[in-house]
Amino acid sequence: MTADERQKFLDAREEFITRWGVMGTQWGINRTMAQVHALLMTNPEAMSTDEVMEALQISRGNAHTSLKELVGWDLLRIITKKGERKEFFEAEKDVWKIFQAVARERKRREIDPALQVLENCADETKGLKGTDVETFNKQMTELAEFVSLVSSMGDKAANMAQSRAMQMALKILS
Amino acid sequence: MTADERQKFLDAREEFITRWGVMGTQWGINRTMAQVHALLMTNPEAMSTDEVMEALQISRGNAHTSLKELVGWDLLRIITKKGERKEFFEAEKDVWKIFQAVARERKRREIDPALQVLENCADETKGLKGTDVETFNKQMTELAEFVSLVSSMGDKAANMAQSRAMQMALKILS
DNA sequence: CTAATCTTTCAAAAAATACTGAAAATAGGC
DNA sequence: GCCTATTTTCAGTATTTTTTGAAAGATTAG
Repeated sequence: MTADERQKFLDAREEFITRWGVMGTQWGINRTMAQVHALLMTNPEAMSTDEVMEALQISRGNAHTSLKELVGWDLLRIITKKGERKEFFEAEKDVWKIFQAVARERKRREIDPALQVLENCADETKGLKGTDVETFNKQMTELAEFVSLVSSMGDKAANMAQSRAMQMALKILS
Repeated sequence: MTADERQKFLDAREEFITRWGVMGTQWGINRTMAQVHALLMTNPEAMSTDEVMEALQISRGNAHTSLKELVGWDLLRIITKKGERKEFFEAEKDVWKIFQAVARERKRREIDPALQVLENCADETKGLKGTDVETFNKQMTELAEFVSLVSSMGDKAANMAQSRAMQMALKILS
């Protein structure tokens, strides 16, 4: 690989890290966390907190928080190397497993609480008379049913062992 | 309906609007916009800008921006009443259509640009040698393929005419 | 136990985002 | 044309979120 080719790679990787960060914010994920994820996902080796700080030019606190959060999402694993005292972080690279981890976490944090609100609102206004109450109750009921259906489809999809199974599903759907 | 029952309804509706707003921020949507959506989705009549301002206690500028943005997402329609000069806004209430609108918009704004970045990054580093470049290229390629697959599944799902079709799909998947 | 290394926390600062309100622009009626 | 009702914009302000960096807390080795 020529120096020129290497530069192309470094540029592409930096572009990816930057863009992944911006995307993260659009999906309600913090920019740094997304960048740390992008960095580790494209690194052949596990990295230490200090290496991440250096690579992304961020503070220790910020690096620490993002790394631990990603471990909590099951997107990173903690590795200890023999003879080394510090922790190293290694990213899950299998795209299917990444998808599963993200889906699991979003369901737990967002879908499930939303469903509770919807079901509760539907319940509180069940059987009451009046145009506005009925509009409200109908909407809550339908949203609850729909979210529940989508959520359960998500579960099924996430439990497929292989991304290949999804290609099959795609075929069925078309 | 007793005064007590009516209060229960008003409380439930307010709870829904508040919670939908918080949920919105978690999904990368602005709180006010989500609240305006919640308000109109549960209102039997179309509402004017002033009515929305009054109901949510927000400024004209804020109300205006949120309403127009929601129109851009196809989640609200503009209505004009005869004899009235101002615009009224009416929400799409069909949950399936709401889902389609959101999916369409997110795909356009987030998935498609992401896919471009991934494909471009994969392209720029195709065929280069070295552990790190190869790790990077492999990851970009796999992510691009995966995102493309999911996106295409989303398309198919969104094009189903009825939510009933999804229940069928769910059955197939289980 | 002590010292060295590494991890975690968190108050304060910085940055990003959202909101207000008033002024400017637009559209309708006469 | 002018007047009025309504919509749109946007600079300034307020709020929320993120980041820093230093101090406190752990953990391991000797």
